[in-house]
Amino acid sequence: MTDQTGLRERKKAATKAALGEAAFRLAVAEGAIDAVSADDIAAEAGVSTRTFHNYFHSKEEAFLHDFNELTRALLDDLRERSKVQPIWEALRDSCVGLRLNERYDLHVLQCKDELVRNSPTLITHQAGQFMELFTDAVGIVAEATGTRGDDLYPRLVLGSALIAMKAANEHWLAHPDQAPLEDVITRSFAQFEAGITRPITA
Amino acid sequence: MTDQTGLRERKKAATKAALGEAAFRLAVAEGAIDAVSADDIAAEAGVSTRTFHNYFHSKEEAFLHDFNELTRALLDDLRERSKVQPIWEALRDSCVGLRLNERYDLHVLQCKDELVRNSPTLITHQAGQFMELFTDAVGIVAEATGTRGDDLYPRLVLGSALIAMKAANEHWLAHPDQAPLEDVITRSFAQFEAGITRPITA
DNA sequence: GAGAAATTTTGCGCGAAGCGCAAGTTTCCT
DNA sequence: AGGAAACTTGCGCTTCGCGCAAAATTTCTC
Repeated sequence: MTDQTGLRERKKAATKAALGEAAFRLAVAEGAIDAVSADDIAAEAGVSTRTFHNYFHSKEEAFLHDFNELTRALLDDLRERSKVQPIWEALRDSCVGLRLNERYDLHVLQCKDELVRNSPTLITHQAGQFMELFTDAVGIVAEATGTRGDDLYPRLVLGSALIAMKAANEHWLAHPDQAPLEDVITRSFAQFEAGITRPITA
Repeated sequence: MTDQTGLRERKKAATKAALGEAAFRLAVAEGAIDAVSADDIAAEAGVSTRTFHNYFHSKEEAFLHDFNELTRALLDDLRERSKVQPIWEALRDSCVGLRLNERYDLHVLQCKDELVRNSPTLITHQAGQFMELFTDAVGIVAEATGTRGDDLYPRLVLGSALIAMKAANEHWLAHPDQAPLEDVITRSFAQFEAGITRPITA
């Protein structure tokens, strides 16, 4: 995702990832991100505090780093798909595809999710990244549908996809063994296709 | 919304509102919320800095205070409507109704919106409030539809409504004279009713 | 009304966040 | 190899956010 160029780039990415993982590890250990300081994270990752702040504005950002990377991957994938598919299908397939390629195990995801749900600051920051994703993606969708960025339809389509993704994710994390994630995602998208007014038969 | 009880309650609400307005005024004057300190806001509102932090965790929260109050009003309204209407209609009518009762003038709204769009921290905090609204509202929707909170459908319905509201708002702020806000909201909801896959005829 | 009880405001002080700056160190390119 | 470019680090500063306890204000009770 962030390589291709020299060794330096790779080292930067490695440090960033290391900081992110350190943040996660410590947060799990302490039970909450607020109980962890920037100093702690820097120490755990083996860099100075100042360096930590060169990479991240806050510990929340560090904690959510890989989530952020995932969304970037999603956008890249979407950009490609939108050239060869109707936008709605592109969105659906990107979302499904992202999760199929996922390297995280269920336990880590649940762990992270719980930490986020219990921390107001984490919720806020995650929501912020979500919103950022939205604004970035609106451009792609608008271009694909040949509409303007501030038109109604692209925002509605994109919003639907994001909500579908979010709802599917949350539902699946709560009941991981009920159905595979990709099925839940597909079902969410189907609901939007059929119109929202009444639930489709599960 | 927050009265009924004694004079003290009203004074508290007044101070809180005053702080919120002070935050807005100063942010407009400086062109960005980051250029305003908590001290400044407290001074402008005529209270001590410490008192400011008794009311708000951060200046962003102060700046978004009235937005927060609006969402609370929306939730109260929704709770009532959901007893006598199908949930989707309740959502639509609550959203439309909220904006019809609006006391803010267009210029203030646009002003605020621009300040938010230009400030990453404000975007983050607004998104956070949005998410909080979501979690609060999921309960209402789940109860109204007789489903569990972690089911798929309530989250999708609610998410749709929020997206419809958000998209309508943004579109309208960008083109205030193209159509009245309530029409744009209605149109957004109609899109979700018809299914998202292709745009309804504008 | 006056004094007691409850609540709010305020100043002080602390630990941490976040960042500019400049010097030291590592990587890159030829 | 050796200079240019980029990264790391320590220092110091400003602001944040909040705990604590004294002072001020409102409410309650008689």
